[in-house]
Amino acid sequence: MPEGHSVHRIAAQFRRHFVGKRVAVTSPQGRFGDCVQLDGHTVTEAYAVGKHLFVVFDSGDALHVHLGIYGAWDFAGDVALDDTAASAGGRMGQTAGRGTVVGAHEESLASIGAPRRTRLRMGESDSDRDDSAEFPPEPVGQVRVRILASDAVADLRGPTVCEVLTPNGVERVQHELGPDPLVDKSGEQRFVDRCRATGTPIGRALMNQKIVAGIGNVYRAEMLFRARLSPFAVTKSLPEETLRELWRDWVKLLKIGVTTGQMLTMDGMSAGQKRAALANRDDRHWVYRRAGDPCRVCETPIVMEMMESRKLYFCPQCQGVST
DNA sequence: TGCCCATGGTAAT
DNA sequence: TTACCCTGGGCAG
Repeated sequence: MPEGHSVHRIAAQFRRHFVGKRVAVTSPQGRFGDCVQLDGHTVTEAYAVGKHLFVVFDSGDALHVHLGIYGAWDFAGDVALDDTAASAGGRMGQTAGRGTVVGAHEESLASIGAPRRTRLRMGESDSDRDDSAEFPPEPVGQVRVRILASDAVADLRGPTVCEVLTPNGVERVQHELGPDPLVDKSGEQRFVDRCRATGTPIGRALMNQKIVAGIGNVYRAEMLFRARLSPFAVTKSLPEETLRELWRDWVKLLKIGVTTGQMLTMDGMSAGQKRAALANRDDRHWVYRRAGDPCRVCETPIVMEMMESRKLYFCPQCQGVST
């Protein structure tokens, strides 16, 4: 599933292409009847907190979406490319045409969420455009909600949460969430305080959205390796500076993720190592999904263990875990 | 073609 | 702690 960086990118797409516009909100799948409360209203704001997306309308109500593990947004329309992402280099600037495969762990500007084939397109060059395509395109698959403006459309599939919230409801959801670096200026202190208040292993704490919002299974494993920290170290016992360094690393990784649309975590590698890793999208992390493979630093086999029903990857040698 | 798996979270037990 | 939600890519046969 998209971790926090993806949801910030989705929010940016909404800000760029839907804010200030009156939209039709429908549920082609028919499973989101409450969409009528938003239909015909104007989008005034869109933002992310952790993995939660909020699209606010002029009625005061907001669409609240959590993609869960399956969800994804597809965007289409005759609109300009997202300059930030398009100019970020790497693979993000590529067009994702009809039928083009968007590989696992990557995002296109047209489809953000669970890895899947893009069906729609947004902002491609004229030479690359399929002129036979009509706007808006017919919904494909199980579209929970469609948001349609005059020149852009967003389709949502497979979310865990898709609901209409009043301003009080929005506040209630956000109150339950830990700090998000792109939302909370004082996030570092809140993160440290919440860690120190709990006696759980840091491997659990990083996945707890009440302690820090937006980190998922990939960033969790990678951040702990980067910090050479045992996932089993109890947060309470960790030096405050270690927690602060973890937060600062999350800030750094999140910004990279939002800019590039990829979970790039190997900025500590040599240029050669990085090139080789990026060439193979299945081999671009320090430890995530590398169980049994040699650690890139010490060649000890990477270990996978289940932690709260999620796969946890670590290097026992580098991270000081006795197995 | 059919099964397995996945970057999550919640409700039930 | 387990079951379930829900979608689609990857892969074995």
